[in-house]
Amino acid sequence: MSLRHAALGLLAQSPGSGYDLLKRFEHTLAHVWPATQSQLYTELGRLEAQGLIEVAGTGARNRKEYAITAAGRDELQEWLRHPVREVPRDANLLQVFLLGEVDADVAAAHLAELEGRAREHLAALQSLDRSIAWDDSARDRYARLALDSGIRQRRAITEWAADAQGAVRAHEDDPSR
Amino acid sequence: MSLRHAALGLLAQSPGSGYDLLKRFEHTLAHVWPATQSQLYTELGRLEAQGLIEVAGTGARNRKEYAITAAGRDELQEWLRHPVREVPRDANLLQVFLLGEVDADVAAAHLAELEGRAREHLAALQSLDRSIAWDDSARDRYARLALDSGIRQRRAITEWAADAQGAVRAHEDDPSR
DNA sequence: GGGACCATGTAAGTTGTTACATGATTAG
DNA sequence: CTAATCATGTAACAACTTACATGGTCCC
Repeated sequence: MSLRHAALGLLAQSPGSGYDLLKRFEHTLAHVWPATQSQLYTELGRLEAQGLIEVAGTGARNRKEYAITAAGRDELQEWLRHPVREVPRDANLLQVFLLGEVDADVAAAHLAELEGRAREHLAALQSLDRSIAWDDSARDRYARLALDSGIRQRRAITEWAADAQGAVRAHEDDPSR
Repeated sequence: MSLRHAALGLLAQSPGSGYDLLKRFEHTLAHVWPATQSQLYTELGRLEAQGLIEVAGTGARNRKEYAITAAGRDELQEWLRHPVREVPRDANLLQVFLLGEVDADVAAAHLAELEGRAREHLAALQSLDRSIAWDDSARDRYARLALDSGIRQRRAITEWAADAQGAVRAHEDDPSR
C-alpha cells in the first residue's frame, strides 16, 4: 500500500503529470521504491477517484497535471506519523541461508559475487550523493538522510560479505569436523 | 519467484509436510522470507505438478510428506549459483524521504520511533542467535551467516537513526537559512 | 517527413494477503 | 468430551510485472 503514498508524497512536493512522476520515480526513488508506468497510471486514477488528488489543469498531448488535495495531504501526513511495520523480504539472504545445499566452491563464488554487487551498489549510491547539488531545504535534508541510510546499509553488507568469505574459506582449509 | 525456491530449499534440507514447512518458515525464515499458509500449500501443489517435489508418503490426518526430487535439486542448485538481482523495496526509507512534508517535531518523533524499532529488532536477532545451539554443519554455518548479515544491517540502521535525529535536532536549533 | 520524446491507458498473468471452510487426532 | 493442535485446501482481493496499444508534439 506504499506506492499510493509514494505518489501522494511526490505530488505533495510539487504537482505534475503521470509522466513527470514516472521520471521522478526513476531518478529519485529508483533505489527505494521502484514503480512501473502501468502501476503509476492505475494508482493515479484511483487516487483521483478517492479525491486525494485532482486534475489541476491540462496541457498539450493529453497531459493531465495532477495536484494533491487537502484530503490527500491529511492522508499523507497521517501515514507519515508512524513508521510502517513491514518485514523486508531479502532474496539474497534467503539464498545465503540455503547455501549449504551446493558445493563449498559454488557457495564461495556466490558470496564473492554478492560482495562485488554490493560494492558496485555502494559506489553508485556514493556517486549519486556527490552528483547532487543539495540545498538546505527540508526536502533535500530528508532525501539526503534516506540516501545516507542506504549507503550505510550497503556498506554493512559489503563488510559482511567479505568476512563471510573469510569464514567459509577458513572452514574449507580446516574442516575440524 | 523466491517462495518457490525457499520451499524447495527447506525440502532439500529435509522432507516434511506443508504444515512442517510452515513451522520452519515461522521459526527460521520469519525475518528473511515470510510466507502465509495459503501461499505455501498452493506453491507445494505447483512444485509437485512440475515434478520438482513428490509425495514420499502419507500419514495420519491427511498428512502428505513431501520430498525433493532429483529435478528439484538441480533447479535449486542452479538458482543458488548466482545471487538474485532485486531492488529491495524499503517503505521505511520511502517515509524518511518524504518526511519534509510534516512538521519538524512529527518528523523527529518518527525517526525516534524508527530507532526504537530497529533497536528492538536488533535485540531480537541477537537473542535468537544466542538461543540456538549451533552445530558445525554446513546448514548451520550458512544459517548463522545469514543471521549475522541481518544483525549487521540492523545495527547500521540503529546507528543511522540515532545520527539522523542529531542532524534534525541540530537544524531545528540553528535553522541557518 | 521522420525520429525522439511526451503522454496515457488496458490486458493478462503472477505473487502475496486475508478470510473462509473443513476435518482428524491427541492429550487431559 | 472437548480443547489444542495437526493438517489441507479454496476464494476474493490487492499489488506488481510485462507486454500491448495508441496518439500528440517538437525539432531537424
